[in-house]
Amino acid sequence: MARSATTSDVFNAVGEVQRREILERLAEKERSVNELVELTGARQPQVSKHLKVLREVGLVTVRAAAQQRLYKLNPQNLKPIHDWVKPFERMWEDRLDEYLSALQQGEADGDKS
Amino acid sequence: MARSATTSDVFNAVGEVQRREILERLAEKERSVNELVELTGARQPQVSKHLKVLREVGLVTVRAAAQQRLYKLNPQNLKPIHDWVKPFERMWEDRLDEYLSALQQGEADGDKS
DNA sequence: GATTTATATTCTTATATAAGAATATAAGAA
DNA sequence: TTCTTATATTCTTATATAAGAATATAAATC
Repeated sequence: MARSATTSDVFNAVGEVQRREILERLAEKERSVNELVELTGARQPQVSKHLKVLREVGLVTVRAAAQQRLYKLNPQNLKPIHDWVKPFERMWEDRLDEYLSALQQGEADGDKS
Repeated sequence: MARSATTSDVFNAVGEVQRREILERLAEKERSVNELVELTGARQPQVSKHLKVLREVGLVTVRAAAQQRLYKLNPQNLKPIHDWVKPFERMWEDRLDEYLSALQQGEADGDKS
């Protein structure tokens, strides 16, 4: 089998840097496709395709306003990522503590390096 | 062009569910490849390949112990993901607040629904 | 040295999909 | 209706890569 589908998984959906950019822009405010095209520098069809993926995993919602489609972030669906990575936070903080106390230890010993 | 490489990007590396599983197991303790094979139920070559990807993005380190290779989590490199998703946390919390106060509002109005 | 144990690599195949080009759809406006 | 504006879709192509099978490497033990 091949790679897993981005369309079925929030983790894969945000794996694409352009989609993360779009999400960042939508965090500021609701935006039309063309605004996103200008802000990201990507071409219109690509932006539409990325938005489709984001829609399918529930990270954005759309509403029509005349010819425009206004996209809005649906932040709730980022929670699984947050929840997954959050427990690891403790670990790099612990490592920082270890580093700092090792540093202190070194100073106490007169910095033998 | 095609899809971006998992091997060059932490976001893509954790996009694969089996790799997330491996990282979770390594969060508990340093483990050999075979331990990971048993714990994840994946086949040995697949686990080795996933570990290679995780090594290349710096999410794990290895040390040799006789024939075994002991893999250890390097949590620091998960920080970019945490840092990226963290600012969005505010947003779903805000929405929850909105929801709760809307609910309160509804109760105050006698629940018109 | 031969065998066993542990892990990595190579090769193949199927598939996902990002990007580009061209086109389609759809809603205003003239 | 025709034209313009805004967005979506379709089709093609190149490429990444996950999984499987087979094999290679390497260390330990007999």
